[in-house]
Amino acid sequence: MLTPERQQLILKTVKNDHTSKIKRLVEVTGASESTIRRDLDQLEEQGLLRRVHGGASLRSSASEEPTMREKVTKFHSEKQAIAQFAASLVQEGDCIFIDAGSTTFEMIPFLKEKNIIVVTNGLSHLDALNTHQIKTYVLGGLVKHQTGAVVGAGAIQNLQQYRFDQCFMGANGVTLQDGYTTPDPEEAAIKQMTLNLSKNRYVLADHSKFEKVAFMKFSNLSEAEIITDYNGASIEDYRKKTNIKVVTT
Amino acid sequence: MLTPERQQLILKTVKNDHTSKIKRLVEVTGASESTIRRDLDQLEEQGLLRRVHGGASLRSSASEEPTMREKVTKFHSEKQAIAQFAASLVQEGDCIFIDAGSTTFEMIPFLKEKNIIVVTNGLSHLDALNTHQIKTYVLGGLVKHQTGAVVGAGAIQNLQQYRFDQCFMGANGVTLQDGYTTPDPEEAAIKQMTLNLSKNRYVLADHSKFEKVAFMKFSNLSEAEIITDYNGASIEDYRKKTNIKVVTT
DNA sequence: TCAAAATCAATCAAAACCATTCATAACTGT
DNA sequence: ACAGTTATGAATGGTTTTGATTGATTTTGA
Repeated sequence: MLTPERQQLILKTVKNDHTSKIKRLVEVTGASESTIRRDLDQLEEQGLLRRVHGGASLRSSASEEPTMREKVTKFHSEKQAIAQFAASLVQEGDCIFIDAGSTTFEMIPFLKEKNIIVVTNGLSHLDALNTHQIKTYVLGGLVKHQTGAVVGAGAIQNLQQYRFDQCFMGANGVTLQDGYTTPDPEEAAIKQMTLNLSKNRYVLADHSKFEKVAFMKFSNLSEAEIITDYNGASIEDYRKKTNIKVVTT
Repeated sequence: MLTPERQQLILKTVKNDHTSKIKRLVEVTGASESTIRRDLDQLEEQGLLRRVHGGASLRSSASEEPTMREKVTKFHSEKQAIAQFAASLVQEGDCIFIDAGSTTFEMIPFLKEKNIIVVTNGLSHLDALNTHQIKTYVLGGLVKHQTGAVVGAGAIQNLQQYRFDQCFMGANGVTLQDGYTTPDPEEAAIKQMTLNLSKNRYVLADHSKFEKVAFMKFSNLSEAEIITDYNGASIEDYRKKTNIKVVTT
């Protein structure tokens, strides 16, 4: 396999996985570890991805939402633990909604081979859902290219056709006073509507989201249960408002 | 084999493979390694391809990489020519539908920076539409992972919200008797409905699709105009049924 | 915190690949 | 036919890429 072809394959794999280990890239390309490392060096130099210890991850571009950078690189293992617990709540035969966002994305590998139906507005989830053979419906509507989410009035309308056993939402801010918040008004509208259509409602939020407020509130705390790795002092105050599952990494 | 003929063959091979090893080009052309190297030097000087260690690859303008899909498609240059003409029909301000499929995919680069709205059921189109900054709506519905298309009853219903100035459809078979055909019944339903909602209707079909019949008919010949590179004897019979634009590569 | 495990950067020899040269073969125009 | 030009293929020695190894560094888990 020639160098550019191999590097393309690496890029594609990393995009699909959001973050790939060296070992996986070795398997995918058939090249040696040394070669992969050299490729990653070059690709990083070109600004096409970002190296992290153990592999490579997507490079967050300036146009992405401010928190996306930290999301991808910083709290990966925490998010995985959160996502794993969330996925364990999904029963055979369930119809669930998975919100766009990096924490919810991490759920997908843990849903492998479950006999469920997933509805999502996160376009970047689709490849992974495909890889894991999960029956998927995508929400229709305007594509917000920056975040890879589907939004807009059409999406809201489309959404109302569905009813969910469970929904798993992301949030950029969680506080006692303002509940769950997110920067984008259109995405907030989607989240709001989704909560209305779901029997069991979960918000996945790592510790960095607590005591932060983003622009748009999409729900009160009591409307959904929280899955988080946050275990600060104030967690007991939150428990008075809603159910909280604290996972440990 | 004459030099220009050989160089054309090299170009064609590289385009088809996306990247070719010297060894492969030696096999394909029957020339010696030295000759291939000299050809590659010249072709690179003309800017027609890019030399890489071990062979040659397409000249990618500053990482125009995103889809590996191009690599596997047959008749790539023919499809590009068809797509280029199709894209030239799109006017500023148009709302158009682009069908899932490899030929229609090729239209996207040619739509760059046009002020239009695109609706599509082809999930693999989305990345490219994003790259080229085109305002995009995605159809909602069941994701058919195999082909990366959105299908199903929900999609049909979702589709009816839209009206299109133009639609550009793919087809797996085109015959005088059975019109346009495609293997998948659900995709056929989408195509049918889309044609009903569009003012101007085009089917993009390379020469390999002619005189072939697939499982599901989705329209009569007269319902859409054809854009193709096919210029066989029977083309005149087709002209009696509908408008046909024959492009040359 | 420390020790074990995993990952990394640096190095080096082998393999693959490349540019150059040169002799031969095939064209070209006279 | 003949001299001059061009294209070709083989041989050469130099260069780049590659994969394994090593010891340093980072992460992980207790």
